[in-house]
Parts: sequence; structure tokens; C-alpha cells
Amino acid sequence: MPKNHHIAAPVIRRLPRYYRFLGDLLENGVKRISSRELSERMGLTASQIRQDLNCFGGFGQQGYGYSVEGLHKEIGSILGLDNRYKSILIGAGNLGKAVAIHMAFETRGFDLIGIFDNDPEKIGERIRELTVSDTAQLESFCQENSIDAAILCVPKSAAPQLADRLYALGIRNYWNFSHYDLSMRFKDIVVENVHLNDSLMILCYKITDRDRPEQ
Amino acid sequence: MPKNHHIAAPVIRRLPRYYRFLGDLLENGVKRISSRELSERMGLTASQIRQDLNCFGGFGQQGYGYSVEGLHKEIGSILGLDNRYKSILIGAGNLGKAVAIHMAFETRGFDLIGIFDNDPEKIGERIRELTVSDTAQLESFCQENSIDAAILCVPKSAAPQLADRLYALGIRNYWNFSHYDLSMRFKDIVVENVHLNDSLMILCYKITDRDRPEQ
DNA sequence: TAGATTGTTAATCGATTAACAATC
DNA sequence: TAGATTGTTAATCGATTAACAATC
Repeated sequence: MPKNHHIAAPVIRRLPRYYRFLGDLLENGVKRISSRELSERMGLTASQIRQDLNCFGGFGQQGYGYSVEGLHKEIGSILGLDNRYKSILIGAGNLGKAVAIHMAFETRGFDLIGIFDNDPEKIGERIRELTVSDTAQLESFCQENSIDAAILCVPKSAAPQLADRLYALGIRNYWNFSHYDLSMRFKDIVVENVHLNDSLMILCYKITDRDRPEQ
Repeated sequence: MPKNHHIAAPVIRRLPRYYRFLGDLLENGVKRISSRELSERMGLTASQIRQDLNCFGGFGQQGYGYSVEGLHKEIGSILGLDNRYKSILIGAGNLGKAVAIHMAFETRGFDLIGIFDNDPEKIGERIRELTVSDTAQLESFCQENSIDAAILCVPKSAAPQLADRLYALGIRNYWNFSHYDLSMRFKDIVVENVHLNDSLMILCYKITDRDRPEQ
């Protein structure tokens, strides 16, 4: 679908937000929208929206705007949400459990098919329709099922060794909640980081900065 | 401390990562580091590191580099981690619970002093040293304690009304896990978003894009 | 002093915004 | 047809990288 390959990262990072706003409009029964009206709702410029969309194709129609339903579908397909990437989650602590239970993987291109932990207390626990397995079984599990992606919810200290094992098993795609920089360890992997600590520190900066005396 | 006020957002978003890498070096007993060596470890250019740091001050020394401990402290103080912003968390579901238990608020400039939910099942539950209170008590609680920030872990549907109440109570700083765009509702607030769904979709795009046939 | 490495200015690169012709 | 709004090219703005003089 992409017109000119390699799309800039800032464009990609805006796509989910477009998708969300269009989903809301769809729910509210809005049929068509212009780049100007969407820009006002989202706090962007109309120009940017048109630029962004035209990286992938001409989805609009002059004098009319964009079909909400059509554009929503297009963006979903650009994002690849119709995939079913088979995924495992490692680390069934509070965060891992929350991610496993909270996320709508199926509608986001993923299928969570295994959860692992090395704490005997957690092994055997049921989360969603899955049972937490021993991390020792990672190798056999991955050999039986071809796994597309791993979700890392382990402490920083456990991350490097675990990453080595997963990499050895051929896993190249990671959703990384661990406080560890995976992308520095391997160069041919795809990583999307969720660093909650970093996010909290950025909030701290923003508050501190706002309250700082002028000049 | 800032030399020239208003620092670009990309610089700010790199600070927590600097802080993390410097913390690691500190733990490993490294005393000094040059921008070149740090750049190699972090996958940045040395130039960018020097530019970033010089937004805030000249922390290095020609011919020597940067003191790891000194720089770590400086960045911590730039981020404002020595603050104790009094915070409340609303929504004690899986995600809210995970955030409450998992995060080291104290070392990140925050102090979590209240957790709220409107589900009778959850009210009274103990999380950390806190007891989940009824959301109905938000007003009285906020009037007794002066609250600096709110952490929103509620479903999208509950977010707008809740935000109205918190805003009315004078809260202007938000860590927003809800799937709702707070910053579009109020213009004079500070928001740091953690949109897990968006993040997962971006991972989906990256995988899909990587596997896309060349050209 | 000589070598190293910063702080800072200048050059380049990329992303956003503006403008407008094409067209529904 | 006239009005609206896109797709796209050009102009601007901002962020990153390179270069180098200052200096420890």
C-alpha cells in the first residue's frame, strides 16, 4: 500500500491517534470529514494531516474530504491490525498481568498464546484463558509454536539474559516494558519500548518546569 | 538552572535515558566519561549529547569529559526528581494496581498518597500501604490534602467526566493512561500520556513494514 | 607543553507549514 | 458551473550533525 517506501517515524507515531479519532467519529455516526475539521479536533494542522495521509495514498476526494469509515479502515490496514502475530509474554508480575489482562491484542494485530515466569508462586496461575508456564519451557514452547513477538515484563536485571534466549529462539520483535535498552544489544530487531519510569520523569520535568520562575 | 529557557521537547525526552545510562555507569564504578564514549554506548552522536547538555549548563571539562556522578546528579535535578509531588491514582483495575505497585514514585519526584475506584469490590482493598477509597470521596480528600498530580487509569468512557471533576478541584498535572485525549479538553494542563494501545499498534506497524516485500 | 575533549558556532538535514493548481 | 477541499510542490522552521576554537 505505501506509495514511497520508508515513512518517517513521526508520521507512524501519529497513525494510532488518527485511527482512534476516526474510530470515535465512526461511533458517532459521522460519515465524512475534511482535513481542516479533523485538524481542529486533534490539535494539528490540516496540512500535516494531508501530508501524513499522502505518504500512503490519496484517500480523500477534492471538494468532499475523507470518508470516515474508509479512512479508518485504510489506516488500520496500514498499521497491519488485521495480522495475528503470535506472541508470548514473559514476566507475570503486576505489570505483566495488567498488560495480559488489559490489552485487546486481537484487535491490534496480535495473539497472546503464552505467559511465562520463573517464580514457582506464579507458575500455574491462570490469566485470561492462559496458564503461566515455567520460563524453563520457553525453548520447547517456541519450537512447537512459531512465535512472532515477545512482550518483556521482567525486571531490568533479568532482561539481558532473557533477551539472549529469545533472540537465539529466532524472535526478532519485542514489546519492551523492561527498563533495559534492547536495541543496543541486537541490531536486527524491532523494538517498541514502554519505559514507564522515563515517562514519569518527563512528567516530573514538565511540572517542575512549569512552576519554575520566569527567567 | 536552565541557561536559555524553553528547551525543545526532543531534548527533554532524552534526559531520562541519559539519567538511566549514567546510573548504570555509576553502579559499575565508572568515574568519568566523554561524550564520544557515551554516544557509542547509547547509539547517539557525541555532538547531540553535548548540545543537549549545554541547554542546561556546561557540566563537562575540556580534555577530561564529564564526571559520571556529577552529571547524574545534575540531570536528576534538571528533571526535578527531588520533588515530592503529592499524587492520587484513580482506577484500581489491573493497570492501576500494576502502576501503583510497580512504580518507584519516591525516587521519581512523586508521592502516591491516595487510590480511588468506584467499584464496591475494589473499595477497601489494600495496595501498598494505601486503602482504595470510593471515588465519591475525591472532593473531600483533595480539599484536605493539596494534590499536585493525578494518575488516570480509568476506561476511556469514564475519563471525560472524571477529568472535569479533577480539573474543578484544581489539579493541573496528569499522568494519563486512559485512552482519551485530555490535552484537547483543557489547555492549561500538563499531560504525559501512556497510550499502551498506540504503542502496540506502532509495534504492529513496524513488524508489518519489516516483513513487507521490498519495493 | 601536548593531547584530549569540551562548548559553541556554522552547515546540513528533515519535518512542518503554507500556497495553490488540480479536480470532485 | 461555482465552491470546497484535496494532493502536491515550495518555503519555512527546527533539530541534528559537523567543525573548530577555547581550554583544561
